[in-house]
Amino acid sequence: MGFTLTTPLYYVNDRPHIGSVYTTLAVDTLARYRRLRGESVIFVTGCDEHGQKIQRTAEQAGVTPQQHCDRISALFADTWRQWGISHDRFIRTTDPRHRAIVQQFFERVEASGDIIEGQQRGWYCVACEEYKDDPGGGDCPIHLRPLEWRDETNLFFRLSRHQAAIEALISRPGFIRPDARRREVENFVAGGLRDFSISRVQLPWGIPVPGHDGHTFYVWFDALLGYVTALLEADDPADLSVALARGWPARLHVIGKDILRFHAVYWPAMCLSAGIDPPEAVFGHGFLTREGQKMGKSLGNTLDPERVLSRCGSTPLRWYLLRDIRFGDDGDIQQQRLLDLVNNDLANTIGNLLNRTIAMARRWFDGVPSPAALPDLDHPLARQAARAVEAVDGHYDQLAFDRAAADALELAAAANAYLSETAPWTAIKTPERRDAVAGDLYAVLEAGRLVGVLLAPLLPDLSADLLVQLGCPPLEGWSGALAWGGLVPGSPLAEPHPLLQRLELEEPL
RNA sequence: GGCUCGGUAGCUCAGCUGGUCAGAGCACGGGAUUCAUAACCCCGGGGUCGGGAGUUCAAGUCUCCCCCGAGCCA
Repeated sequence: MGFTLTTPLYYVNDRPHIGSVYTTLAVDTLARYRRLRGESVIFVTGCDEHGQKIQRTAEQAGVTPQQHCDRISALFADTWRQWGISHDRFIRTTDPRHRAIVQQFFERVEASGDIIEGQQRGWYCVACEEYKDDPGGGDCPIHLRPLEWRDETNLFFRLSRHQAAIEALISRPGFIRPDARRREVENFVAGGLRDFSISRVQLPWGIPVPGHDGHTFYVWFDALLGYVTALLEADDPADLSVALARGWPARLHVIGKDILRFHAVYWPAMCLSAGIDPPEAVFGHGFLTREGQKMGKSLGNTLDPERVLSRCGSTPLRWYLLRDIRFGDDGDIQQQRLLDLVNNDLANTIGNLLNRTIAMARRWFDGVPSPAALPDLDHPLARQAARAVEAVDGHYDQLAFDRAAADALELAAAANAYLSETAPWTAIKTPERRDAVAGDLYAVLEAGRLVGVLLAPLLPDLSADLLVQLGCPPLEGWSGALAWGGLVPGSPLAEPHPLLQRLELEEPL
């Protein structure tokens, strides 16, 4: 069975923003890690394209909803291509096969008696695509836009029938991460689950509900099913059972904390109702601010992914976001700190380590030195590396990208310190010490190689360059590459070039 | 209004069941060095641990109240 993991299917209301990039980079890192572990990953991303909000946005722009969706989802696809995201599927909820999947799914839910007709009355926020319980002043508290009164016959999903099952599910350790967010959901569920409306009338931009003329599915009902549709392979028929067999249940949905409830409560309940397994885990990560402030168009302080990419490149941003912010917590993007961390960690500590070591090995040994004993598992750096390898593996598994990064970095720092201690540039002047120098340089090169391997999921480009400079073949597996002694003594080393140029930014991004 | 997180050096954060717990990295200052991307290595300054009260022989570490930030539910 494959390892299915997902980003949210991004709503095509607007072009991609830095928050979507953040989520996607994190999932990309995890996907790369899982692949290196030898698992057959299905990394799903895509776009959610239905709903009244889209219809209105398109109208305002003077285009059809389909044209609007085509344009925005192309921007997303393009963004992921530019950032080197390794997704396997890019699903759009306007995909014709998706319509069939949603309808089949609905039929299962209806057959289980979980669909009833009801009257939906209340104040609705189009921007949220949600009913608000207590409108208070009359504006949506999130969007500060007027709420709209609705009084219409809708189909309801009988969520209330699944109270016990959902309670059991969310109490499962690891189902909702981080823990703090699990408590949030537990409190919500403990308050009693209410049935919710899953259809709209007079909303053409949606998937028609079979057997209920005039109804289209509420966006959220069809959106999450995109995770399932995405599992279909190119030649597969639009069949729910086929899709499910391709890789369901998802092992992990990674989402922003704002949509946790949909993923951790509504969606699993829908799955249970349809007789399919709920996803195995949901991880709600935090939000990004910039220099201490919320990012927003009104403040004019958004970070444009394209601009960031052209000024910095993906490696620095991946490093900064994933190494400095504990995944799950909110994080603040500070330009000075980004520069400091990237230059210190990547250019100085790791880049310079590689550069200086290769230069010495070339000069004195004409390539990778041949140590007297091989593999020397008792070498101090070998021991340090073994500790790093063990720790990093677990950290990736737990989505603790910051810890993985820190441990890899520590190994590089230890190698630098070891060079200072043993000062091969002095020792090499004494012929009797040449063997010792060979052993030490080999160990430092090997430590550098392992840093590259350990960072492969997090910084694929930098890692690949590092391994090329060491004359290593491209990574295929994880555990094999992490064994001490992978470098072949006597193999040639080409002239090194900086792994990462120091970043300098004159102006704000 | 109820609830959940968080508030520890300029910045990002570690500090489990109370007793070398006042720490790390970055930034900053000094030194050393020259293999290397003005890189690396060593040393140092700096914090009344959000505020107040309490429990205790002993409190970032427990209790209560308050303030601030993020969020969930009403």
